[in-house]
Amino acid sequence: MSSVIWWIRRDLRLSDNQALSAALEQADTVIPVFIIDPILMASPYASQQRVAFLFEGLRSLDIDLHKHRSGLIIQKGDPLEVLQSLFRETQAYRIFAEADTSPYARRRDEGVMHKLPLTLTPGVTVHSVEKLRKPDGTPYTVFTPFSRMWRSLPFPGKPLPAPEWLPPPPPLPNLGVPALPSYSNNGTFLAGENEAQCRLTKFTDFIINRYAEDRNRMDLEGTSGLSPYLRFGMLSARQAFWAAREADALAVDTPSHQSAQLWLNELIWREFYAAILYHFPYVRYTAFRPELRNLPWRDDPVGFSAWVEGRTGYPVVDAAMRQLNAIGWMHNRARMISASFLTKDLLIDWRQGERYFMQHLLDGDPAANNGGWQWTAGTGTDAAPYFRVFNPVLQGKKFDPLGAYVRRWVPELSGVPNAFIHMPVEIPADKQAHLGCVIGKDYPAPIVDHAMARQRVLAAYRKQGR
DNA sequence: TGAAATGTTGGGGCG
DNA sequence: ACGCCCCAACATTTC
Repeated sequence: MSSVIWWIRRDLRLSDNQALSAALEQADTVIPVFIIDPILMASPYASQQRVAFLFEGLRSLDIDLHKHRSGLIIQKGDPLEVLQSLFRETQAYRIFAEADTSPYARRRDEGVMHKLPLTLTPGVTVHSVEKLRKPDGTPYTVFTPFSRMWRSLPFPGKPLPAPEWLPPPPPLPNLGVPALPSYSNNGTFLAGENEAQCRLTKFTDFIINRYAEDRNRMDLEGTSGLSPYLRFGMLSARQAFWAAREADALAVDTPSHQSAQLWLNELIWREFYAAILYHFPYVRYTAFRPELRNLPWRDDPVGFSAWVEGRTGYPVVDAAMRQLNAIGWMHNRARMISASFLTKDLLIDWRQGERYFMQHLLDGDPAANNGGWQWTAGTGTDAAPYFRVFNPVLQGKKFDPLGAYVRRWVPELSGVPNAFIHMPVEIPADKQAHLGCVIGKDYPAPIVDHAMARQRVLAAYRKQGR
């Protein structure tokens, strides 16, 4: 009777799990193990909210495993040491895990592979970030050609069904899922594979039909909301791909066709940034573009706190940050606006914003988050040109035209009429009290003048750039 | 996956 | 009828 270890990291699902399936083919007994890694828990990028979401996901996975007569073994410690002692206790002869190409995971897995037989399977991305290169062998650094190549590749295999049955693991020391009483995201994102599948179905049946029109609307539920699930593999990239593909096939010659293609593009952006971090790991520390490594970032703890706490005086920015703080997620349009405000209006180093987002996003992923911040700051691969400065008032009018997003997250503005919702500072002084919004008392005046800040940041970038 | 500044056009008011 | 001005509305250029 042979046994192997299924080492779970960011693949918290039973369906379409290539590591699990490979393990089942190779052995009579599969031991599902999650190792709580103190190094990851203590990282400056760690997030209470995300850890809680992870633990919820583990609880859900454990329940699903029990339905299959199995169960999750949770241990804590250095992954190599834990795996070595598991090897001794179980006579397992091999470990199966889903490959994770982020820098820490690669180092960790190389260390394990050096001492123990570890087989890595694909799954975090649809296509291998190592293999997807330009014809001359160098990595892509521009999105459009990357996406063209990505789309031209043969389709991945269809998602694997969840196994019917799993052999019960032997009795082992098991911490169980740690309790996290402080956790709350208002129930917005329930963790687990089942929830991920429900959301995927809801998205491909309904939301995707208006995705092209609504995906940038912060006041609507116009996006898939799947990012936290993709982050922890409660949904595989391949499952998402085939869902997009099937929605597309049903939608030929309808507006939904373009929608499915646009959503697929977002999945490709995710893989693009995974590839960038894989090929250029230094982007974690510094700008991808060397000429923009010495921008005169301002040291402004007061401004940073105002940004973090959502009291910049720009309603859309404040709504965005309060949404993040409340539910651990932010609309993508809001991410761009709030990142643009921090880097371009406050001229604060994008790395400070990157870290804060990592500390709060349920979907916080080093590759995608870094890519997004460097894109906005204009320092990254294929980034927004430096002169592309978002005007938070115009962005609000365009993508929250009724102000519903602002009113939802900035309740002190709930009495402000539409005409002023994105610029409450312009409410005539004698009307402010009547509307329940006295500027400087109920809601702050803008902490920085956008027109001035725009000139300031353009001058700073121009000086560095060419 | 911008926004502002600048340039052009054309309709309407008016002397 | 005509020229002139104003200024939306739209296009182009610039940052």
